Amino acid sequence: MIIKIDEYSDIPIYMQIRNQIVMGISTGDLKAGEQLPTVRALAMEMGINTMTVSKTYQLLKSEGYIMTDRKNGARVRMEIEQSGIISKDNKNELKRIVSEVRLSGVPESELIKLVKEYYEG
Amino acid sequence: MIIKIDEYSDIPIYMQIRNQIVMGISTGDLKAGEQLPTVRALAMEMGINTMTVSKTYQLLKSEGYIMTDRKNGARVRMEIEQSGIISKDNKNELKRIVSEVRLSGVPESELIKLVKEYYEG
Amino acid sequence: MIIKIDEYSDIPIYMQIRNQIVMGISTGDLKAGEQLPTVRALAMEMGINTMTVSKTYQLLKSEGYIMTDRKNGARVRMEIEQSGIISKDNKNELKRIVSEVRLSGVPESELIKLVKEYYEG
Amino acid sequence: MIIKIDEYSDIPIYMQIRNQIVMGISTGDLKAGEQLPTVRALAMEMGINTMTVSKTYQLLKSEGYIMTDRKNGARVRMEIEQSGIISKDNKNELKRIVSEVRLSGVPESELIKLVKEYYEG
DNA sequence: GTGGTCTAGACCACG
DNA sequence: GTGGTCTAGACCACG
Repeated sequence: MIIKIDEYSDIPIYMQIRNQIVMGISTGDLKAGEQLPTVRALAMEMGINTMTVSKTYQLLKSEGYIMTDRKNGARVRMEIEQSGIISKDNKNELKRIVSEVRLSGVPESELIKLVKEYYEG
Repeated sequence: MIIKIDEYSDIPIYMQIRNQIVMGISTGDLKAGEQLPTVRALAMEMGINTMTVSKTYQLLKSEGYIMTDRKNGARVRMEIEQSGIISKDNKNELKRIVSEVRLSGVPESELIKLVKEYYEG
Repeated sequence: MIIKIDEYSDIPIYMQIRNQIVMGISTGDLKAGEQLPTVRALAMEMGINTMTVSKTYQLLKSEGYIMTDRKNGARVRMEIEQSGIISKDNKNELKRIVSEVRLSGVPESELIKLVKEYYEG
Repeated sequence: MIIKIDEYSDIPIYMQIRNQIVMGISTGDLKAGEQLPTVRALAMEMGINTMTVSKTYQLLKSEGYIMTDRKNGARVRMEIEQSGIISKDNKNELKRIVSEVRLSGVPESELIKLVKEYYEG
């Protein structure tokens, strides 16, 4: 899986990487149990500091998406715990996006289509 | 319209206000042409710095949601320009949310239902 | 509240500080809504790096014990969410301690007394 | 006695094994004088490095829980020395746990019940 | 070799 | 002034 950083984005680097890994897991680009690059390898590859990658891995770990051990590095968790609910933050953010999309004149059907594409794809 | 700040949120205050005004316009709580409180009035009401509200209004203006003039203060624009497209940032953010929701085990139908609820109103 | 670091401890500095703040909140040494020292002030006072303190505050924030904002610094949360349960990790750790205490020949009554003292104190 | 490693735990493997053996001795799953598996046998059984098991046994020996000799391998000590006190580290850790449990809204009675269960059982 | 921790120092957005 | 992010570099325990 290729991870790309947008250096002009307002989203911090460690969060951009986190988001792309979460999306990779969701789409299946990253399989359950799959090895992630080592902290050092990913830092080198992206031209960033190891601390930044380390922060990403610790966040993903605390969120239950990955596990780390000193022997094998980081891996996607075999069974990610499913809360079954949409978090308050994600609901708020979704509402904001839908509002903006609606005001942009994009029809509901097109938005739904995109959501389905992301969900199924 | 009532604007509420979540002091536990990581989203900056000026952005929280901006988001709620945009959502207000989208839902119709704020009508086209409707007068917004003055910067000082809103700041006073919310117990925050006038600079913060000012930042919100400048952002909303630059985004084309409101217009300001010295005589009438700030008003919701009569005709908000409709790009007809979903911005790249909103697409990325939507994809992130959908990925997380999916990994949480929430069924697609439930997500779609929420999107429709937000879109319709 | 005085925070003391044991430099010979195996527990990382950021975790020692975190633990002492949590214990301070529990005992009432730190009141709900009370201001914590700024990241810089605490770092200076303890003779450690600001990054280390920052890590502590972010952990406490993610655990729901404190809140931070750029204007006011960090504060103990007014209402800490109560799960009502003992976490798996704490149960395991408690079991380990009780086992060791028991093997040391300490009577159950003495252990219970200490637990009560910590709980009520 | 069955020893299980939690690969998601932050506790090092050698320590997880150590803890389970100590708990086994405390509950009586491991009797005084009872033979432990050889380092190689246990390592093989658990699919881990012999060095890791070796570290566990050396720790247990230094703590006075087991004894080793070339002839008989490792055995649970007949008479484990009883300090009669709770170590400073265990007190600190216990206080931390009680603090967190208390802040979680778990009643004292429930905590005491659990401690008794672990002590007696 | 791996992730985890820490330092010294810097710059940034927010308010 | 505040917390948040990031770098370059270092050392450590675990396995």
